[in-house]
Amino acid sequence: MKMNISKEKKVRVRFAPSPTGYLHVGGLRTALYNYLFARKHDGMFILRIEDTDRSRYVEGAIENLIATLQWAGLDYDEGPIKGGNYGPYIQSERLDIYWQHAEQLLRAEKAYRCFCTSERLDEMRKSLEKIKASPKYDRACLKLSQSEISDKLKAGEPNVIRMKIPDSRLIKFNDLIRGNVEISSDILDDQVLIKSDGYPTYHFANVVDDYLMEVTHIIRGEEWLSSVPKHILLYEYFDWKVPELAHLPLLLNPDKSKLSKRQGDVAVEDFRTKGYLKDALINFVAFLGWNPGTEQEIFSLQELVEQFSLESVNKAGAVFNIDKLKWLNFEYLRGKSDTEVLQMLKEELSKSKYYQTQFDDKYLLGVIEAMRPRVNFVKDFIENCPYFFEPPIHYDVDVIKKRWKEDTPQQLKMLVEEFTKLENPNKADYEAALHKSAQRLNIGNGKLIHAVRLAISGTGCGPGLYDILFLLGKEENLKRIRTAIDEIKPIM
RNA sequence: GCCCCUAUCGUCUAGAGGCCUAGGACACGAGCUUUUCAAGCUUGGAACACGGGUUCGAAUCCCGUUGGGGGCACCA
Repeated sequence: MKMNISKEKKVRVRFAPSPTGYLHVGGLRTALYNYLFARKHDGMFILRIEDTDRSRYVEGAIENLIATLQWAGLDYDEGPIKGGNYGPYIQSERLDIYWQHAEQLLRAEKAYRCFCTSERLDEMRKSLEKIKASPKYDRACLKLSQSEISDKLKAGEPNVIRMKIPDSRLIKFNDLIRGNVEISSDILDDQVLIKSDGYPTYHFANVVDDYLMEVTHIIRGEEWLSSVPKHILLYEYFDWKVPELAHLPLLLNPDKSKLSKRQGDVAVEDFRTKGYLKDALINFVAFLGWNPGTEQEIFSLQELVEQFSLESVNKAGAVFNIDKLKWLNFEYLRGKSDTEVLQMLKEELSKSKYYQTQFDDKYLLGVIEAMRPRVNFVKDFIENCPYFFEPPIHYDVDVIKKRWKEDTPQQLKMLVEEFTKLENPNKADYEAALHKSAQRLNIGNGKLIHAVRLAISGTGCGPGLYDILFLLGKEENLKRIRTAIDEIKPIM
């Protein structure tokens, strides 16, 4: 009787980016799903750097990647810098390991040396394309004799190591998201395992590392789905167990092509600098291809951990819909306390052109209170209402046309008189003074309200007028109104 | 060209044969509120790609078509 006593193995997953410059939002989602899965199952989340393409290496990319992951709150358990029992976690530091395994395959005749030049390969593919055949390697070097090989090796001829792909094998596997998939080995090329520069290809390094690092679940993008058969064959050649597989749906541009830089921001850093909150980005990206099946939209990272399951990940690609991200950012910003927003605003101010100006906390808190429903981003506090930080530089032409008439300056002079009489006015005092002026002028309140708004803010929109007046303070108000009276000329 | 994956409102999605007159969110329209702009509240329009089966019954299962995406490198 077969006993099923094998204890459930501890979950180990990895995020394995290549350091080509920045973290792509698609990468962020892959990392997130791995992270959620690991945390949910009390497993380990590994960061592995796949830097086997030396031509694409970008200086500082690894540090950048780690910093971005950290910003997003996706801390890893094992990986570069942090270390772990399965290191090194940077593939370029594991070359001897790959070679050891490549030689093992060579000895077992599961792989062979190939001396073909890239020129020959190009030509071969072109001619195959002409007759509309699959552009597969013709295995010319498989026919090389042992002595031919050693001669070429001795002569120092550049070469690669290719894996042998068996003929007509139907390779079946189960994907946690996609179910059963079958692919014939006939369409597979004799994949290069070790490149002529001695570095492994993705396919080889990936399989070797996932085994050695005891990865239990491979969670990655759908672009890898069609190379799974190659990997399965490699696992077979080594007599290793294939990890569980989960291929995530792709993130798409609005035109449904694979999400790309051309059509907008894709780097996590871009979103960060644009002022998106990490919680909003994480929440948003989590919902691209997954949702809990309830009507809840706002999820903390912890809630995501609790709710997440690979089984409920969608199969079809998801369009990256920036509008919803903005809305989420608004929601998250609204969820922050005044003191939290104050800190963020102060930081933003220190980076703005007002970095030399001192604003006291009480004042800024007032601005925050007034502007909260009107901003999606912290920097909107500055960009949408610069009049809280400096007098209007110019006055909105459309508003002048609509709200500033011939008799407006005269009317405002009356208002200035009323305002001047006020002592330590609060909002209601301003309101009362304005009403009184309007009454004495025998005009509607609106006339004055709109004109004053223009005079003190330069625009026609924003928080309630009395809120602005109160925040700015009497002296500033009077100064601005007087300036406006002198400067604004009605437009007919 | 070949192979693989995929298909519900414009977008993200709920839906595991009867709970579907297809639900929610974003976006959009209207109204309320209002000194403006927002926010908020109310409300409206908006989808099961198509064709065959299976079944008493199909958005849900099967087959095909069409559309979309991905892959086919000494890139990952």
